[in-house]
Amino acid sequence: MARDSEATRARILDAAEAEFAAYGIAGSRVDRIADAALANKALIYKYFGTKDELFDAVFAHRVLAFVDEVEFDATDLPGYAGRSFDLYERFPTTLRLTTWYQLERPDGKLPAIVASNDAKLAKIEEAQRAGKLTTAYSPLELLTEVRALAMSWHLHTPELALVRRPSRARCREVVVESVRRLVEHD
Amino acid sequence: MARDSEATRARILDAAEAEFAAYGIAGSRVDRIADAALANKALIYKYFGTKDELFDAVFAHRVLAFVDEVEFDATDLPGYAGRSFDLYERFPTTLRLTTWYQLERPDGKLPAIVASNDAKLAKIEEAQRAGKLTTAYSPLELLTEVRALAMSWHLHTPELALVRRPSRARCREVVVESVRRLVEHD
DNA sequence: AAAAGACAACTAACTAGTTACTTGCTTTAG
DNA sequence: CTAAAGCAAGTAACTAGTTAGTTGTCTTTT
Repeated sequence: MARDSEATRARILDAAEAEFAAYGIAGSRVDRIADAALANKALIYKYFGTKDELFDAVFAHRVLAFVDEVEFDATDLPGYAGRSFDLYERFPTTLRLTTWYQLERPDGKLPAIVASNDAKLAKIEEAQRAGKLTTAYSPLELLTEVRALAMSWHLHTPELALVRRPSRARCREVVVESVRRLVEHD
Repeated sequence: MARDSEATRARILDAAEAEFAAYGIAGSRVDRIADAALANKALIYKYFGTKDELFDAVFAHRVLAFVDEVEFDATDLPGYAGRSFDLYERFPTTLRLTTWYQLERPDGKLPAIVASNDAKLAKIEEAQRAGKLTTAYSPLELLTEVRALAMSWHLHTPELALVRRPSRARCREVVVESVRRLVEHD
C-alpha cells in the first residue's frame, strides 16, 4: 500500500462519521474508528488531536457542507422545507450527528452556522417587508416552525416508527403542504 | 422495612434522571449518580441492576408518567400542542431523556408508549370520521406534524438559541396558532 | 546512477487513568 | 436474634492518549 496521508485522513473521517453518528461522542470508541478506517490509532491523534476534536472535524466536514447545500428562498419556504426533507432522506447520518452535537455540545457555536442563520433571518425579514411573506410570525418564529416541520419525519420516536410510514413522496408532500398552510396569508 | 429503602431508591432515581438527561447513557457515570444521590454505588446495582436498566427505570418513571399527563383531544389539536409545549417548559429534562432514548435505544419499544400512540391515532381517526377534523392528512401524518410543532422551540440548535427567543407566552402562541393553521379545513 | 540523508507515514506495544460491577463485612430496626 | 439496609474496598476490563521505533519515498551529494 503506497503511503497517502490524504487518503488516510479521508478514511479516518469517514469511519469517524459512521461511528459518531451511531454512538455519539461519549459512546464512540477511538479503537473502533481506527479499525474501521484501517488506520493506526496514533494517526488519528496525529491528524485530528483528541476525540472531541475529531468529532468537530467530522461535524465541520459533513454538516457545515450541507448548511448551505439547501438553497434558501424566503419567498418559497415550502420549497425550502421540501429540499431540507430531501437532504435528511439522502444523508440520514447528518441529522443524527446534529442531534448528538446539540445534546453533547450545548455550548458549541460554530460561526458558519451562526452566519448562515443570520442570513436566513435577514432574507425572511426582507421578504416580509416586501409583502411577499406573512407577517403573522417573526423571522425567528418562521424559521423555527419551518425547520421543525421539515424534520418531523426524522425525529420519530422508535415507537411511532412501528406504525407504517407513508411513502417518501407522501411524507415530503405533507411537509411541503404543512409549511404552505403555515405561511399562507389569511 | 429496616431503614428507608424507598427514600433511597427515590434519591437514586432523581440523581440518575439528572445525570442521564445531562450526559446520556454512554456519557453518564454511575459513581456520579451515587455521589449525587448520597447513596452507595452498590445500592444502585442492588435496586436497579445494570446502568442500562437504571436508565430504563428512569425513563419509565419520568417519561411514561408524562405520556398521558397531557390530555389528548383529537378535536382540539392546537390545545394539545399547547399543553405539550407547557410540559416541555415545565420539565426540560423530559425531552432530553427522550432524545437520548431515541439515539441510544433505536430498538426500544415500550408497550405503554405504543399503546398511547395507538389510542391517539384511533381518536384522530374517529374525529375525522365524525367530520370534526381535517382529512387532508392521515392520523399518523397529523400526529407527526403536531408533535414536531409542539417541540419546535425545544429542539433549537445551540446556534439558533443565540438569537433572542420570544417570550414563553409568545412561543406557546406560535405553536398553537401553527397547529390551528395546519388542521383548519380549507 | 548509486549511495546517503532527511523526512513523513505508519505501527505495535504501552501507560495511566477510568468505569461498570462485585464482595464481604458492618450497622440498624423490629 | 434476624433480616434487610448500607458501605468500604476491591477487581477485571476497558479506553483515551503516548512512545519509541520501523518503513517507504523523495532529495541531495558524489
